[in-house]
Amino acid sequence: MPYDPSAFPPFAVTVDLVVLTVRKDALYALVVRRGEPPYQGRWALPGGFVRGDEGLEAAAARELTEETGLRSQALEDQDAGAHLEQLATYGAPQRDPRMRVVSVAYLVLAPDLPSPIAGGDARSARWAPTDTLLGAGDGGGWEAEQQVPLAFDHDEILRDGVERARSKIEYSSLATAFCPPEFTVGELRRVYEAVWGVALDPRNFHRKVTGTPGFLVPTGGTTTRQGGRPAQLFRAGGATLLNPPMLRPEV
Amino acid sequence: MPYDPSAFPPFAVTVDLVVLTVRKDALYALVVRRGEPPYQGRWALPGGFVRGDEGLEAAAARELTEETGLRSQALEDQDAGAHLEQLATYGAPQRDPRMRVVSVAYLVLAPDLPSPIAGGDARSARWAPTDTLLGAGDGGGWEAEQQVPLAFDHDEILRDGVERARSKIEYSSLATAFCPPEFTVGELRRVYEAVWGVALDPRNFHRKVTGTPGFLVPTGGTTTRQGGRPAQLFRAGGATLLNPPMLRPEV
DNA sequence: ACTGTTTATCGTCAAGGAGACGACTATGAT
DNA sequence: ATCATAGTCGTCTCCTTGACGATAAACAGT
Repeated sequence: MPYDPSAFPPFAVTVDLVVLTVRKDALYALVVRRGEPPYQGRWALPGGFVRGDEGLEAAAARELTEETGLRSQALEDQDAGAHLEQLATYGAPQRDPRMRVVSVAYLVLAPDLPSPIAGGDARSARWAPTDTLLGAGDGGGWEAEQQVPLAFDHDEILRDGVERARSKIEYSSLATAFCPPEFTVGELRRVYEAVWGVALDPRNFHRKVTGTPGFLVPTGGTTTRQGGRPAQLFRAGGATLLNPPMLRPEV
Repeated sequence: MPYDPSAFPPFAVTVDLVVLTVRKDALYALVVRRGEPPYQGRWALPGGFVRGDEGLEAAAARELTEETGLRSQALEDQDAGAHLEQLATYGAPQRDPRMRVVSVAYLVLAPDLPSPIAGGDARSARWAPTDTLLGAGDGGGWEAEQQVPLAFDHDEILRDGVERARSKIEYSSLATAFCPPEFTVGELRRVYEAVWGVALDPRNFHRKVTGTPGFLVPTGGTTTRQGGRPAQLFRAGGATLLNPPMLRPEV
């Protein structure tokens, strides 16, 4: 071992957040505008330094609350709590031109927030459709509204976060994290449709989710907030894994 | 933001490896004996510091080669290459008593190695069954051979790595990473049985894997190295995702 | 050479899940 | 009253899976 561990090089460690929500039948991500170099004026994922005495998930939860006012479900109880999980860690040597930074990315799935952003230092934060951010409109160029890549390697992180969300709602009950505490089968279906970008048969979807034990528990109430015939309201059940999983239609 | 980013606290960043292989119909992990405090004399996962100009995956691949002589498939070609992927990052404030260390764990799936350990500074490395390491023999106590927990939080990391392997072979073709370049259906089945710890029906398994397009490609050869009737040899096909997935039998 | 053992491979059958889609229900809007 | 919208229940067919019988091709021992 020709390397001296006592002379380990110092790193800065940050957390970056991929905060996703579903609104207007599309998947949106939270981005903030950078006020200083590098990438000044560009959009970036929210995030910040991990403090010296702070765990990684605690740092992510703190940043989440600072930026959105949301609390993560891990620490608080369910009430409007968002799902928070570690996504991956990014540490290419030159990803930040100022210094060596390793960033631990976290994925947050949140219900559509009443107030756009309720947080503290979120003066220049906004929700943006992930399609637009990632330039997935057509094969090559960016969307009509001039779209520049996110700062740093945040495009890659966002892509990974979206991909994680897409695959995870297949085999877990996580889609309910995008819904308010009480929701209808139709609202849950629109979550799947927005995240996957496909249309699902309402009848088969209804049969599937109501037939999976532990996925949904009826609250007894109904609502007509989506129009049409009143729909039963449900809460998320105790089950976290869906077996058998929801099947994502072929491309 | 009452926190001064310019005064970010310095972290040490390491990589730790969960190297798994299947031998003797069981899942084994690579562990090394620590030669110095803390946890002197205890078994630990192999790993080391990330160098100042080195990417995270590059550091993991370097440690892997140093410890086992294996090369990761990401960098080299297939030949005896092992699968390497990022697992998760662990950064509890007190996980290393000496200083603040954030460790990026990587998962390696390797075929059974001819030579136990071929690496460099691996004087005190060995393969150990994951069951024994994690004390999963009975409900509470440790195995007969006195078994102490791994150093640091490596028990948790190993548990997460095993869990990742167990779930990932369900929906991906990763089980082939445990096999030599050419293998039989029966050998692949024994991988699944060892990783999941269950018995699978040979006939249904054969139908499933040979019926999934792109999973296996016949090489034309046969072998009797497992005894019995000669079995067809296969290589891993191009498919990485299994759709529909392999179903893990209920508990 | 024959027999038993082991592993591989093919085939059959019934049960259950999923896609396609018809039909009916209960609201609000015009 | 009529229409549009959403929700809910059923039916039918196809495919996958689990259980398991049967055959094939090697080796070991007698």
